[in-house]
Amino acid sequence: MALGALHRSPLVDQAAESLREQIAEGLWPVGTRLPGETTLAKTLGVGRSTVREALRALAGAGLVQARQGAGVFVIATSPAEDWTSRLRRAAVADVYEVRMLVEVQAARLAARRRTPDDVTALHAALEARRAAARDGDAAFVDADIALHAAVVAAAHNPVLTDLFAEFVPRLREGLVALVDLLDLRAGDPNPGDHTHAAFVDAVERGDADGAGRVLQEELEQTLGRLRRAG
Amino acid sequence: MALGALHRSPLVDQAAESLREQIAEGLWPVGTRLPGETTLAKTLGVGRSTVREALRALAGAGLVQARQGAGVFVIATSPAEDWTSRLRRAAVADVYEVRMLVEVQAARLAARRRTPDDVTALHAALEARRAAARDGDAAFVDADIALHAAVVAAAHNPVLTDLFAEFVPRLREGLVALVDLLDLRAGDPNPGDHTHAAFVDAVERGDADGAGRVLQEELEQTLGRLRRAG
DNA sequence: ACCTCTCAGGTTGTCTGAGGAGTTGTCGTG
DNA sequence: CACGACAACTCCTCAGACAACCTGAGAGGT
Repeated sequence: MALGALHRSPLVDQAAESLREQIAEGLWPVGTRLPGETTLAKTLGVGRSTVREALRALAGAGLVQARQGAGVFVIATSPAEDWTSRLRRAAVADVYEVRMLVEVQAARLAARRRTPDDVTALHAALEARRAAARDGDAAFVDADIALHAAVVAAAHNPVLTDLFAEFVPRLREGLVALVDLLDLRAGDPNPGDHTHAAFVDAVERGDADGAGRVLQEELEQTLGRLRRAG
Repeated sequence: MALGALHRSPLVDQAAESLREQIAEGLWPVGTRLPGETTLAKTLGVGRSTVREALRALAGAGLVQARQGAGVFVIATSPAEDWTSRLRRAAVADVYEVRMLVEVQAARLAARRRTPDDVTALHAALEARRAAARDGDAAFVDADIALHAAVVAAAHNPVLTDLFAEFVPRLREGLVALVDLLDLRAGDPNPGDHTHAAFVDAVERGDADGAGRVLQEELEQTLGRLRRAG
């Protein structure tokens, strides 16, 4: 359960996830036949067509293979999936927590390594975030993420930059839903402006501890909201 | 559509393949909505259930995403590229640095969240690392990584655990090469035993700051060696 | 003119029932 | 023992019905 976190997940996804876990746990090793559709339907407590669609999803992911007349066979226990779709399945709060861990440390690095160009880019991103205060939630979230991406870029580690980029789609999705759900911008259309400015300032001064602290406080607040919303 | 022509493969697979090709050709760019299931059923000449299963297969592969009441949306035109292969192209020092950032924060989380089972696993991993001191470099590196993986697992965040697992192959490769190159185990076959023990102890005591500090010092030392060796 | 609310139409989600097509193991016969 | 018929399973496909949900247009009030 708790698949979508912010929205109820369809039975098909729950069934697919349940089967995926049981396969990952080794309940049905590679090469073995899964129970029949009608059996699985009774076991999982859903209709037969739902089971079929769940099995199709697993087949699309390369986990199982159906042979007409014979049955459905396990062809891989490890998802062998790409990281982006793994993130899509994970709870938003878990993704956000990891993002927080990564970015807080990235900010400390950025405070030590930022170049004059980085500082210029940071100020531009901060201004863009302010300008986006007039726009819709999605545009504001985009501007916010762009600022954080600029910080990560200032750490000058290509692996770190790519890693953060992987998180962006899922983060964007979750944050837009959160802002909309809690109506975060009802009172202030530009929430967090002060902390973000202080944060950019700390990076510019080369204050690693300060930048990490301010960012952690800011992100932990949002993480708490995500946890309560989920 | 010439779907009925070759009846070798099931209709579902043919329909999924047909849709996959049209998506790859750019007929429906990323973000656009696919025609409705009933429409697709008529154009493809199959029943609605068949279309649904074909769409599920594409969803399992991460190409489309269905939203109840709204439609089925394209989220990728081709299966996303592999993150592991990207890590393989990156410099070992960059990968190791990111690993350090992630794991230091993971250790702080672990100190707050570790269960009695986690503590047991940590002690077992520490003992296994000591036992591996008698073995070859590769086996010792494996035991070392296993201990660090146990710490990350104690943070109880599935995304974090998976993320660390992504790093393991590249880390292992780089560390084995480093140990061999610098002959790190020439004097002491069990280097870092004292710091690792202190580190496990800090996690057990719930000392987040201490665990983070000890781990960071340990990892930074190796990172420095990697930078000089590279 | 603007905003809010309601509602109808369209969309995916889920279940049921029915029959078709293929595979596999059993059993009787030679 | 060899072999063919057969029954019992399996997945495949379709049709229909209803529920849950989203979206945009229009009514109504401010």
